[in-house]
Amino acid sequence: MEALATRERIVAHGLELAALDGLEGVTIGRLAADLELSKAGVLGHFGTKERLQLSVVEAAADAFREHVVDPYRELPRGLERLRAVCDAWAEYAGEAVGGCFFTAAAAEFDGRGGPVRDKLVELVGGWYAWLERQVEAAVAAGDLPADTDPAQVVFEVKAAIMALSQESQLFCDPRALDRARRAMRHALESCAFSRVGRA
Amino acid sequence: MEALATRERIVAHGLELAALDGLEGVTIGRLAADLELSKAGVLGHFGTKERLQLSVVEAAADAFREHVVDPYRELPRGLERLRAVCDAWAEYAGEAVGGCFFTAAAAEFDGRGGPVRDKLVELVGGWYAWLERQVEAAVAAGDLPADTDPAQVVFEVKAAIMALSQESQLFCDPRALDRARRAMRHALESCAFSRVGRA
DNA sequence: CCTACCGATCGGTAGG
DNA sequence: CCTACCGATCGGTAGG
Repeated sequence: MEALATRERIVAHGLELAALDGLEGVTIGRLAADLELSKAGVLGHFGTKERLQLSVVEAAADAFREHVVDPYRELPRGLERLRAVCDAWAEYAGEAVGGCFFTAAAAEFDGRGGPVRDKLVELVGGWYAWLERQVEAAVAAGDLPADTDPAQVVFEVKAAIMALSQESQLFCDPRALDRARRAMRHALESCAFSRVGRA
Repeated sequence: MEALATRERIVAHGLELAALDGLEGVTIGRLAADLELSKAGVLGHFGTKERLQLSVVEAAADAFREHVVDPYRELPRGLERLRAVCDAWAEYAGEAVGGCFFTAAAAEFDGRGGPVRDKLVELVGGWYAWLERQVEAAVAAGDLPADTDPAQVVFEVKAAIMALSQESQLFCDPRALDRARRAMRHALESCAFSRVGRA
């Protein structure tokens, strides 16, 4: 079981390297040097760099679910859970070293083809689809008005997360988290209020 | 003057490479091969890769201004010009190969130090500051309510652009441009309407 | 602008 | 898991 532990050390450190320099910065030689392994020792656990990258992406997805989704699984579907998840998402994206892993990885791979890009499309797309179902549930529950456009709400929520990631990483602006929360509230509540004629 | 023309060919092709593979993908060997020059012939115009990257970033800024800012210089400051510029920005970010150059470059360099990152901070930060002054002018002109938070409006507008860039690049979704336009309108108008108690 | 070269690092393989 | 190696490519330099 030593082997499994080593594999996990490699993936964990790969996540750290990816946060700083992107998924292409997760090189075999660097992992080997940092973890005091040989390059063959690193590569043996994955076969190719591509499969190593896929493992890192999956580990990022696990961490994301653990922080953003799992804590709120017991809440009933609807606006309350949606708000809780969005707040957790913003906090996670704002505090994580290197910002939101998937925002960065998507930008890095969106001009390419291949399995890593496909995996990112699947995970990120699946997450947006899940969020859209939460918005639909909130509409069905009467928490949001019937003419709400769920895809538009999700678009604006994820937009806020991306801007938060840039603001906190590029400008190191501590007000970014608050701005993102307001933008998300804006996206969720403007439908529920302005459209039905309340101020 | 042959030398200047060659330099411009290099920078122009560097912009194309950056659109696909990021600024680190703009390598000297690739430029030399594609343009049928020697590596020394490429590097001689810039001295170092870093200065080559800076030249590419500046060329991207020139192209941005040309498409998004210059056409609307004659419009009076205020909501009308702000809307025109935001629409042009969205169109440019949505149609450009590789999406918005600065969204991608900012994500690529936000975890590093050095002159390229500094240049990006300066250009992107300067652009946001300019936008903020346009929002302030719109408030001063009475086009937006007095309690508008200009920084929040700019945050939500840039968020829409970033989401547009991801949606069109990663998911190739043709509805992204429309969603971004709606999100930007949302950011600009919700201040002007819901906050002052109109529906 | 060129040829010819440098050391470093890349992903990956052979063989144990 | 290791050593020892492969060809390719990286940024960059010397000298012309």
